[in-house]
Amino acid sequence: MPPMHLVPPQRAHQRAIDEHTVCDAIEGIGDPQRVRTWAERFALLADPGRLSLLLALYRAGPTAVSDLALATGMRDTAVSQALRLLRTSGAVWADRDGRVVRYRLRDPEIVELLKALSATPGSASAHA
Amino acid sequence: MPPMHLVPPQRAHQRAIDEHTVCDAIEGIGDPQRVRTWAERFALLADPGRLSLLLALYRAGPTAVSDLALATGMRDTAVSQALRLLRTSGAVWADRDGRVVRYRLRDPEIVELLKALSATPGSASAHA
DNA sequence: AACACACCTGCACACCTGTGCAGACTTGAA
DNA sequence: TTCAAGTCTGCACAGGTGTGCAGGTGTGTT
Repeated sequence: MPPMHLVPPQRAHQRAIDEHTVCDAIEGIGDPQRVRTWAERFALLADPGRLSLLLALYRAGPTAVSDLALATGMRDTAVSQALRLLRTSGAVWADRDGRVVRYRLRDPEIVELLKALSATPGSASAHA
Repeated sequence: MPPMHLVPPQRAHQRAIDEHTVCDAIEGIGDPQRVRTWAERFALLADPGRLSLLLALYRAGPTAVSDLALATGMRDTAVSQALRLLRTSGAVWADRDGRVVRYRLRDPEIVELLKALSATPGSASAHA
């Protein structure tokens, strides 16, 4: 049986314009911790550089830092910096192979987002 | 016939570690303008406050500012500020009804994202 | 050994962003 | 008109973020 989602006591003294709507809204928000987790995920995709890197990894699989810099046009230090953030956030994995480090996607939820995004008009999704 | 996605001339002098991977990566990135558009969309969802508001609107439909403040626990000025950003970004619509302003979702792409997010474990999606 | 390559880190800078406060505006009621 | 409710705006502050530069680490080559 689902919870009632009443207004928390500490702000129950405020009057609602539409009590039913407020209840639905609270249900829609759900667990605040989950909201924070997703907000952090979205924040990772909110930078054009990082989003380009993730799209590149989604399409090309494990890729070296220099190749990512070459594909995106970013400087290698910027790529490295972005990948460090993505790595500590759990979005990507790093595999060392000699003096080359190849990165690949890790978070399945992010993969799903990239998949949906790649199915969007404007993406170059067809193979030659 | 899809484009070749060769490395742009201005950085063609750099040698690639894996030429084929670089080519795939460039294909995966696609149109840079589209990447920027999506990054901006994700940026809107990257704040817990804004994400809560959008989830609330997705679930409850058109909702007044005060009710959103009540449901999220945010101050009304913070809600207003967030909604102003969402409005100028094209994510939500504002309908005036007397002295009440009801907001509702506008961008279909964002609606799709919220739909996918709501189908995720941890969300309170069942009706009583 | 010395060297070149691929990658990483620390630091400083400019920039952006979310927040609260105080106040103003619009609307409806008395 | 006077008042209150609902919402909006401007301002200033603290904190976070992306970027470039200079230099460092580790690895393979000669």
